Amino acid sequence: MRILIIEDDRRTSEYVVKGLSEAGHLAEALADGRDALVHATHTPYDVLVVDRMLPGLDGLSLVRALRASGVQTPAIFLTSIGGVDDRVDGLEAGGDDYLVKPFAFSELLARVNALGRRPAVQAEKTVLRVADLELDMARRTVKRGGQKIDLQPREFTLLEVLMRNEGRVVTRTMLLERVWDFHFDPKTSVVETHISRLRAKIDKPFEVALLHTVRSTGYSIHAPL
Amino acid sequence: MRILIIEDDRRTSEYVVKGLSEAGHLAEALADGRDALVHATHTPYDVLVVDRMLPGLDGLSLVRALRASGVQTPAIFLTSIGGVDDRVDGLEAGGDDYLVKPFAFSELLARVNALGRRPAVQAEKTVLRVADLELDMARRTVKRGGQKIDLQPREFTLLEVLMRNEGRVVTRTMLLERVWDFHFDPKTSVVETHISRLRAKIDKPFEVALLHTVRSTGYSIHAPL
DNA sequence: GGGACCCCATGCGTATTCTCATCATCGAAG
DNA sequence: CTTCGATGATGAGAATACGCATGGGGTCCC
Repeated sequence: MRILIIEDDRRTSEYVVKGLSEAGHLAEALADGRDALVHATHTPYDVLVVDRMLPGLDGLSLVRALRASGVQTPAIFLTSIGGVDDRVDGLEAGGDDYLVKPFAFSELLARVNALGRRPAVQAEKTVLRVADLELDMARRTVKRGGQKIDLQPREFTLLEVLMRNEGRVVTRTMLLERVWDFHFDPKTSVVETHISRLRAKIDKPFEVALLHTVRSTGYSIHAPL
Repeated sequence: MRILIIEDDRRTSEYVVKGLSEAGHLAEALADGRDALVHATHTPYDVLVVDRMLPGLDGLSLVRALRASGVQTPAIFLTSIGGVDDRVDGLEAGGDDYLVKPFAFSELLARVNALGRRPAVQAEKTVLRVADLELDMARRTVKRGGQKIDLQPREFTLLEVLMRNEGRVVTRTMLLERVWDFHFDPKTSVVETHISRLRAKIDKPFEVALLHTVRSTGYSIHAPL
């Protein structure tokens, strides 16, 4: 299992990396919150172990930022801040578990394993679903109400990004970045064009629309109401 | 958060301004180093994003000059010069962070948020609340007492600015700047018009009003009492 | 060389915003 | 308490910006 430890205390992080490695996992450590944000976004880890107090970007904000950008990797907070409210904050920020220092390594291992197993659920999550629309990452297929729909690659990625952010508005800028890997505004209507084509396939032939435009901002996909 | 981008490549700067604005910040751009020196000295920005290669005055000298004159505004260098030594130069000149082009917008956003003294939390927090009125930035939705309310984009931004300043009076000038990006008085009643419309939606249908007029000054939103 | 796919330019229809004129309200002064 | 000037509210129409659809041409790959 691939695990990222974000912890600025060198001793702790080495200890944890060593322990997890011995248990057969692939563990890496980072000390800075901002670096971690980048890595965790671009690399498919199975579990994150996050210290709350970090240089660069604190752990809470880190996890919040990850969740906000659609990264669902399970995260365990590992910290000396252990009050009830702190736990609540941690979980509300999108953490999955909370372990207070000092901790027993065996307990950390157990929890990491437990969380890592969950991706079994997430691994099946190659299928994204919004209302009666489903997108199968593995098969690269899309269906709506059992009806198979053919999408072109761009359209597929576009839909994927939208579905991963169900309910949230995805701005044009975000789309350009995630779907096109453009880091500037092309000043043309690429996005609109593809949205239009996508719509024609996933919404037009059906009763209710799932893909909504949010004028002056972007688009959002979500079940009716 | 108030952010100044100093970048001579038009495309990049427009892109960054747009992205940051979408993320709820107040972003402005300048292309010339000398202009930037003047502005950054006289205006209280929260973060500066500085290209290294600039006409007028290069980025390194710009930041050095600012620091020399006592301006402590955090600065992120944004540039294609990315060697280790260059990073060191940047940080020694008084920069706080260093991002190499091409860059992912989401990373820039994360770093900008991290640098802004009020850490990421503010930008990542997607739900603003005042009494029973809530505004969800990510979903672009507004509810009062569980009741969904449809707002037009302008109205939405207007409400957002007001809610971010809960309890404080927001002057007309501030509204013109943050909502309309007007840096002068349009001599018309744009603000009043939109306040009126906003009121009709968020206050009129309910018992108590949250949005209050402060005569001859501006408006303020806050819970009753 | 042919096909699939993707990007761009264009024109159109409409949602949204602005302007302007009028009306209401407020507060100070008489 | 009334009046008057200043300030704010409101509604309707005009102006605008925005998003949508569509076809053509370019490019890449088979």
